[in-house]
Amino acid sequence: MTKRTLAAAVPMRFEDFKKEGAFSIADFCRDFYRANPDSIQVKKEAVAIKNLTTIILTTLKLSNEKGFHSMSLRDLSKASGLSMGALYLYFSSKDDILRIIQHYGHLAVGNILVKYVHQEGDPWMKLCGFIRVHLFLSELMKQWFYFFFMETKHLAKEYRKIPIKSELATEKICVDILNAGIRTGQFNAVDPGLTGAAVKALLQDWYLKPWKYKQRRITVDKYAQHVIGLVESYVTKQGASNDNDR
Amino acid sequence: MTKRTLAAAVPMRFEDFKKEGAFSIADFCRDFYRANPDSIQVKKEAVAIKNLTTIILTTLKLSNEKGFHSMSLRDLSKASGLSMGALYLYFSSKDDILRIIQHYGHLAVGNILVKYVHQEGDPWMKLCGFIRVHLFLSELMKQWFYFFFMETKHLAKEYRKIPIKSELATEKICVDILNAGIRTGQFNAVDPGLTGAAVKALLQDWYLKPWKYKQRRITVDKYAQHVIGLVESYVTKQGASNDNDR
DNA sequence: GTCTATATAACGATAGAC
DNA sequence: GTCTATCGTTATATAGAC
Repeated sequence: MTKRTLAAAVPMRFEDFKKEGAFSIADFCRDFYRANPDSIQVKKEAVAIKNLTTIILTTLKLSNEKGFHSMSLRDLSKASGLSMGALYLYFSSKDDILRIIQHYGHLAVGNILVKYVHQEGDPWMKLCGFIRVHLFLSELMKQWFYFFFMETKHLAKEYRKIPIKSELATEKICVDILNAGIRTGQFNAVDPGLTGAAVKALLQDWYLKPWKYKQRRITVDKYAQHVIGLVESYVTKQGASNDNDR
Repeated sequence: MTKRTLAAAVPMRFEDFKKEGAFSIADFCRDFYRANPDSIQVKKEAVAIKNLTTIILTTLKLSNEKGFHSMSLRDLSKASGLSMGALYLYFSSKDDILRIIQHYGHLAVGNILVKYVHQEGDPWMKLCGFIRVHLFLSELMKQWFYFFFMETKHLAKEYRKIPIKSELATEKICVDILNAGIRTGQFNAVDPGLTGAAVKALLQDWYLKPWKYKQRRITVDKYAQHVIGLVESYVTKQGASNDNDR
């Protein structure tokens, strides 16, 4: 059995990535439930996971439509089918919902990224893998990624550093790859920090402006190809082959 | 007198751009005041402009800190030094403040961009000029640009298209330049739409993540240079000179 | 005294919390 | 369902300019 990897000659496509089930909302809720036996007042695990899943998905949906702060708990109650009292069996406050999605969400994303990126050896292959897995994961968890970015400022001050740390940690994966490639002479002597930030910006556009790419019928595979082509012409020495943009 | 332009051999720097006074909040408020003699109940222009300026700048400040929706009119009243009653002499509702900043702000930005970009003739010089003026303007109006992006979803549905139209109009300036360069053979045969979107994403990162570039002491001039270098290696045929990244 | 600008305070609705 | 706090809004009182 030959397995497609993220940066092979025939690269992994989003459909392949999707099948691997890198992220499962049910697993996410199960982990969260078991890690917080005290604060969650529901005893039956199956019920708890089902309702936690509903609450989180509904929160993401409503928040992405009109903002977390504009979403009232009555909105959430109505859309999720749970009573207001039931919501308080799972979360101790509205801000608690926000904090948990941000905190545990960033943890989950970080783990998945690290797990996938360390597979390949060659810096350029690694970089392609990083770009693809980041894009594929943000496509799979589009609502989460959008939420992470847009709702940062509604976190209490003591939790504001969570998204920033996460952003920098992800960027560091990219910067480390760039440094490795520069060290081996495979990459040009670009500024690793600024280039890493640029790659992150390109990756972010995918989930910050879904309307744009949907409207133009750009698939995530095509977008990945374009980002890779752009980065390739800048960082690799063979430079702008430019024949891979379709 | 030799005037530095946006994309000359010795390019305009941000300090030069700043001195030109491309945007003036006082002019902005004066225009808005004169265009809305009915809805603004204050008769003395000087007083009106002063207070309008205060209201708008305070709204931008508070919204960028905690979000427009989270900012109460009591917060705004306190921070601006105006009473709640006074606020209603200038705006008919809280949503009105949001709509006016978005609507008239996007108009002002669009006019400035168009005015500056049509100065240069050569496609590559034009592209450099576009990148610089966009970055410089977003630096000058950082709070506005951040507000534009973050507060879109709090607009009433009928006004949601304003920021989208603005984004696409700005992107079109870039795409038109790319097409011109491709037509003359000066540029590679890149995908103009995707490349325009990529340039926009890079420009946006400057004002969406000010903390990152501040922390690393990256000036807007240096950032512009980096974006231009990256784009140059991708779109121009001489390709990655890569000696201009410092 | 008159007109304009500002301040105060209270209303009804709706928020989060329990 | 209830409670309390706070929201946007507005009616009304006040202060200031000429």
